Amino acid sequence: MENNSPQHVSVRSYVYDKLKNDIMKLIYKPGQRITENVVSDHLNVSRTPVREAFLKLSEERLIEVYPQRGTYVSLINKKLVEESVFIRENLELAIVKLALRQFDEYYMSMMEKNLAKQKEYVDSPEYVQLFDLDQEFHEILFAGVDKFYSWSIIENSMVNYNRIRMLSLISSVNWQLLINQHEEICNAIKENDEEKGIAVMKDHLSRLTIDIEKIEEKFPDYF
Amino acid sequence: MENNSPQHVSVRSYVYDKLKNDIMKLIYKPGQRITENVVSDHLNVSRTPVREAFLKLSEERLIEVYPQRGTYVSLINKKLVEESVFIRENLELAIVKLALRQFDEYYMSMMEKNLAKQKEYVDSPEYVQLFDLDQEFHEILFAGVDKFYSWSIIENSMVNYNRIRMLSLISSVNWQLLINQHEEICNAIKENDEEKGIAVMKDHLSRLTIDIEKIEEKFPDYF
DNA sequence: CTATGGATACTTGTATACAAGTATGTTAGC
DNA sequence: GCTAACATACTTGTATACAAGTATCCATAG
Repeated sequence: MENNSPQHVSVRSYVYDKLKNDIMKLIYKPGQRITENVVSDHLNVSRTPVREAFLKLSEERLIEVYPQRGTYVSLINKKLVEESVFIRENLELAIVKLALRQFDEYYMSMMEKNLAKQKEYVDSPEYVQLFDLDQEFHEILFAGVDKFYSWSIIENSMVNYNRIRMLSLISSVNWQLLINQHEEICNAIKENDEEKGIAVMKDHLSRLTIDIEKIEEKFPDYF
Repeated sequence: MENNSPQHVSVRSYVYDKLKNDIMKLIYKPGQRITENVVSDHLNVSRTPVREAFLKLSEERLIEVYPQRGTYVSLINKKLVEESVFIRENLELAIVKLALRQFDEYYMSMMEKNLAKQKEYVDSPEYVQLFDLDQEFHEILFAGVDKFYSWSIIENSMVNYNRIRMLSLISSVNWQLLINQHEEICNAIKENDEEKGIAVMKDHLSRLTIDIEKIEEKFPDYF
């Protein structure tokens, strides 16, 4: 392999990162066929690390492997997406309750830096940048109450949701509102204002629910 | 391979199931070395399916792979166990709230059958049997509100907790109390008695918290 | 006796070869 | 023209060979 840019500890992780990114960014479309040999030829590596990356992606339900028949990028499963949101709503509400009682100082400064960047990009057309900052904000929230593992589980379960969000990214996300809510949550934590923090977080999480039907109309082949 | 008892779709899943069972049942001890070649020789299969099983176990944090150095059964990580309990407490409370409003009839009958079995075994020394029935009870609860994916996530995150529970299994689990609570939850669902159901579930979930320190004293090498 | 160096065995990572099931397309028979 | 049988190519599953880093042990130098 060429290994032109980032340092990867193994070929496997390199292939995995590349494939996962391509799936999440919808470069590989839902339902599209994906073959071990094609990928290994394309990336100039052997089948073994590609296959091992496939296995991991399969466990994350990003691809479907049919033995001896072929492998396909998973269609977006509406039920799965709804459950991901259910899981996140409940867990993150519990997290913010903890945060409103006690929050790590170091991660508070991280959160403030993150907020500053969000404000910086709010009017730019860098959707992906805002998307990533949004993810980071919530990750910091979990980190500040020492729940790294919980976040990793949510992050994993949200993969299909995030593909949908990518589909609807251009269309009407009210970033200004979301960022304002982030700031309100941050302030509530600093002021230990439980009532306010919980209320804002509830509203914030409720906005996770997307109008899936509408997106399905636009991309019927992806569901 | 011999394939004496159960039908496995692949050698990989056979090896995975066997290893996972051995780790969960503490046949492989926390910290114990485990080697691809040894396992493949022992099971009369090649390294490939063993390696693929290792990868999956590694993702579930049941083993730790150090490249070129060796692989070891994961030590029990207290922080991880505590977070598993945190996740389960919050998710399952949300689940029971749903169940108290509406619950699938078919799974209600499953739950009643499960309860009957629990009562049957309560006085027997079949700890593992009761353990499995307990797991099943909660799985049915999730199934009855159509949250299969949520249960699968909890089940995954509870693996380390369940190893501890296996350690403390002989010692003093008040099964009679737990089964009574199961029955109370079941009745509350049937009667749509939200207040009672939530109260019992809260108490029930609070009993997940084990005295880890005590177990650590008895098995210091496992942590 | 101690410390350092190197040979050796062992570990996981990667590449390749072979196995077995599946889909496709073509040809023979009617 | 249509159907059925078969050959072929292609897919993932499994086995094996090789690569490269690591630990251990032993001999040798001091």
